[in-house]
Amino acid sequence: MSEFYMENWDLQAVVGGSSNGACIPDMEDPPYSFDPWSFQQEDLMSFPEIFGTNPTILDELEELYKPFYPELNPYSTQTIITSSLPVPQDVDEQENQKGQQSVSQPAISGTNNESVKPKRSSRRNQQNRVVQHVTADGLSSDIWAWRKYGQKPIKGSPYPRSYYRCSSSKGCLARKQVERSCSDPRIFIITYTAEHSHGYPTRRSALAGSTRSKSSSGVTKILANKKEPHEAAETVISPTTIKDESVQQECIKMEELQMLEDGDDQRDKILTPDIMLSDELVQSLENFEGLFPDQFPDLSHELWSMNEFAAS
DNA sequence: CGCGTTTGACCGGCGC
DNA sequence: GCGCCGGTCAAACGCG
Repeated sequence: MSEFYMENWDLQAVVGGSSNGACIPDMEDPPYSFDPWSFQQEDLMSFPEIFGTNPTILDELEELYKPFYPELNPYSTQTIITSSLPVPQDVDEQENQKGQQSVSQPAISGTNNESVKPKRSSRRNQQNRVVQHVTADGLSSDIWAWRKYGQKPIKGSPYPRSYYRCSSSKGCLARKQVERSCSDPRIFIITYTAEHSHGYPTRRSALAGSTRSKSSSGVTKILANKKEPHEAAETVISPTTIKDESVQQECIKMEELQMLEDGDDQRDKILTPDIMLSDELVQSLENFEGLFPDQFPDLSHELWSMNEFAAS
């Protein structure tokens, strides 16, 4: 389940006629926002100069992001693309629920966000805000590692809002807020602000010290056991096992409550296999990254880091 | 020891 | 100027 909402952006201009919300905009239209989670093979075909017509690469890309395809995985989320335009300061939940809501992944930034920001970012800094409405299942499809740094009760809502920052990189300004919809407690409202200033998190960096189970519930055990067989892998980038475990905890609590109510056990449905990146695929991603510098992280740096680790 | 969460305090924007 | 509110800090603590 996903809903759609977009700030300061012409929906049609971005999404175009894509059937599933895949977002590869016309390259003539800045800011070239692109969502790597929702493209399809036919989208990639539009860029033969980058990906060629190598079916292997296209298949690998499809496989890589299959868990995030809304129509293939009902628990994945749709996409949103943020513009560089300023957004209204107070886009609150009421506005978000007006009907044209969207689901999204955070925009991936380039690597040159060197602007110095004050310690306490104000609401003025909340440009590029991406609002996502997902179910508990949708919460799990987040490749980034987040660290919770605050929680506040929100006026008008019985549920508190949790604040997360990216824990993959020290200087990363990416933020994430998670709260439950007061109108429908099954819905989680995720708001992404700022952008990641680094590449995809590797397994080791993202999971270091972050895999604690606070609950002995079956859900937690399943999630924990799922990644153990891959712990020794050095060059695996998994968008699914490096998901946001902080939010997962909330998701788990939510699911446990839900299961008590209706006995609907969908736990295993959010589990997806690890994915290996081939050298060829990585090269293609690097090429693609060059075309959409604001949206793709420096994947080559990630590979360098992993190779360094393996060599040591 | 390092990384995580929790939680009260603090800060700054905003409306009146 | 004041108070409300949302966002962040940072100390304390938990866990492996």
